[in-house]
Amino acid sequence: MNSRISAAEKTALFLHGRYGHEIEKGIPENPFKVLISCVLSQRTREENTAIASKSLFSVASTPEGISKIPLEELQRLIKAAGLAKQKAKNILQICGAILENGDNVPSNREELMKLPGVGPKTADITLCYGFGIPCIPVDVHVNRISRRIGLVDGPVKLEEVGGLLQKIFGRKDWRIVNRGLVLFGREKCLPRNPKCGICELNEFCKFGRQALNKRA
DNA sequence: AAAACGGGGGC
DNA sequence: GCCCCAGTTTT
Repeated sequence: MNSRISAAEKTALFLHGRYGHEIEKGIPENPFKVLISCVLSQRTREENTAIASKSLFSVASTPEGISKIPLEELQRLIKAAGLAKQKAKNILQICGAILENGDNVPSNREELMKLPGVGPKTADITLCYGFGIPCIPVDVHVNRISRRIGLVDGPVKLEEVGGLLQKIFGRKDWRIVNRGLVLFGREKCLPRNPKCGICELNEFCKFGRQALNKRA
């Protein structure tokens, strides 16, 4: 039995138990809303993302509807999310591209990343939450947590971490793994001062054991 | 590889 | 005041 698999099992069980219920409430109901919400969320706290997306979707929530909103009006609607000027421009172009595509959001990574303001994370999140396609979007938090626990080790490039995690986690609910890792990172596995002392994973987490030993 | 975009909230 | 935020694009 590989110890990394064991750590992954424990991690997955914890994520499902602790954060599984979260998946039922906060996810937009269609791929388009997932995509737009994700663009709004870039470099932005969730609370502000929620304010901006609510503000926008209360006016329009389809590619056709949003593409009719003037640029300056759109900027005003989403300003709570920050980077509003660029995001508004991107959203209008994204809506235009979707309309050209028969009113369909692209359902593969390559096509998604051709859209302005859509990089690897936004594309993967759209695939995972919008289309239910198995993939693990990797941001700095997921990367940090995976390395601390020891799920990922050595000179693995950021782009390779997602695929590696998929293998390690096996047939789990990707949405819960994704969401759980992010929430866990925000609550306990913080970048600077992680709360290893009260962390449920500290006994088998490399970083956690080290931190606790240092304290004792 | 590093800077730039960016307003808002916590400390 | 300073730091950070489910990143992406440009230099």
